[in-house]
Amino acid sequence: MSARQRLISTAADLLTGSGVEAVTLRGIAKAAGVSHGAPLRHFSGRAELLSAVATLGFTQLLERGAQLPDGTPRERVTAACHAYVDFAMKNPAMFELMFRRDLIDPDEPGLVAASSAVFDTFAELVRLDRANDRLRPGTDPRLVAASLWAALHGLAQLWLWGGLAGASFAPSPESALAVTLDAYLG
Amino acid sequence: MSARQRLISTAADLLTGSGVEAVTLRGIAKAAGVSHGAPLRHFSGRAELLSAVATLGFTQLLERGAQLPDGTPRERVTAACHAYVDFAMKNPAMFELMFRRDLIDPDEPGLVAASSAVFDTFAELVRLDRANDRLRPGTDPRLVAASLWAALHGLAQLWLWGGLAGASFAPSPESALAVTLDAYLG
DNA sequence: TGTACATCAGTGAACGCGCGTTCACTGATGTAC
DNA sequence: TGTACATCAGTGAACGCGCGTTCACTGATGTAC
Repeated sequence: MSARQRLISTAADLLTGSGVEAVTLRGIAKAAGVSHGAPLRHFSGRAELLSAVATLGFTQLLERGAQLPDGTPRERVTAACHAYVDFAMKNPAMFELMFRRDLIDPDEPGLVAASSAVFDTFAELVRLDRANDRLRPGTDPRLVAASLWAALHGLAQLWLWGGLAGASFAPSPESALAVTLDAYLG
Repeated sequence: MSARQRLISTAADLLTGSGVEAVTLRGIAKAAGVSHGAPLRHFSGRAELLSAVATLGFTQLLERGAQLPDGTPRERVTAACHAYVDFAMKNPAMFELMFRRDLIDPDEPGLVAASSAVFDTFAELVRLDRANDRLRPGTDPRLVAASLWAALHGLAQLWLWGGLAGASFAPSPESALAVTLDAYLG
C-alpha cells in the first residue's frame, strides 16, 4: 500500500469516526502518524486529498451496487434503492463529503468517473426494469434513473439533516422509502 | 427595523451575493457597516445569527407557498413542487444554509417552527389531493408529503451539486421534475 | 428645568486558535559506474 | 566491492491568515426625582 493510499484510507477512517470537520490536512497527518507537512508530498493540497477520499466513497458505493443479489429486474432496482439509502445512513460523514463541492475539487477526473459510474450502473438497472412500469411510456430510462436517484438522495439528506418532516410528524426513512418506491415502481 | 433584523437582512443579502463561506460574523458586520464586534450585541454567537438567517429562508419559502395560484388540488400540489425547486435554483446559497447543520443551531425553536410550517403547508396540499392518486390506498398523506418533499429536495441538491446524473447524460432539472411529478401524481 | 443615573448599541484593540502552506533540511534507499 | 550521486518520503519550525470571541470603553438616549 502506497503512502498515498494509506493517507486516503486514514482520512476515510477519520471521516467516519470524527466527521467532516475533522478531516483537515493536519488532522489526517496526525491520524496517520506523520508530521503535518507530510501529506503534501503526495497531494497538491487539501482539496486533492479530500477529492480522493470522496472518490473512494463513490467506489465503495459502486461495490455495493456490484454485490446486489440476483433477482428480477424489479427486485434488483428495489435492492439498489435500499442500498443507496442504507449507505448514506451507515456512512453519513462520507456521504456528506461526497456532495460537498466546497471541500473537494468537483472536476477531478477520478471523482467524475466514479460518480458517473455509480449513476450509469443505477441507470442500467432501471433500464432493464422498464417493461411494465407506471410512468409515461417512452420516458428515457436514464431520466427515470436521475429522478429516482434524486428521490433517494433527498430522502437520505433530509433524514440526516434532522428528519423528513416537521416537528409534529417524524416518519422513519424506511416508511418514506416505501412510498417512494411505490410511486416509481408501483 | 431593529438592529437585529437589519443584521439578519444584511446577512441574507451577503449570503445571496457571496455564498455560504462569506457569511462570517466579521463579514456580516462589515457588510452592515458596523465594527466586527457589534453583532454580538444582538446575537449570542455566529450560530444564532445564521440560524436566524436560515429561519428567514424558511419563512420566504412559506410565503411562496402562500402565494400559489388557485386551482384544483392537483394543480396546487404541482405548483408547490415547482416552487420548491425554483426557490432552490434561485437562492442556492440560502438553500444550502438552511440545511447545513454545522453552521446553524438545528434545535433553535424559531427555525424548527418555520421548517415545520413549510412541511405542514405542503402536507396539507398533498392531503387535499389524495382523492384519485396512484399510490397504495390508505397511505398517510403526510408520509406521501415527506417522500415527495425528499424527491424535490434531492432534485435541487443534486442539481446544485453539479448535475443530476453522470458525465455522459445531463438532464435538466425541469425534465427530471416532470418525471418525479409523473411518478407521484400520474 | 436641571441633575444623576441606568441602559445599551457600538467601538477597536487584543487574544488565542487551527488552518493551509512553505521551506530548508534529514536520512534512508536505490542506482550508475 | 566501493564510491558518488539522485531520488524522495518525511521533518519541524515558521509564516500569514481569518476566524470567533472577549473586554474595557465611548457616547447617545431615556428615566427618575
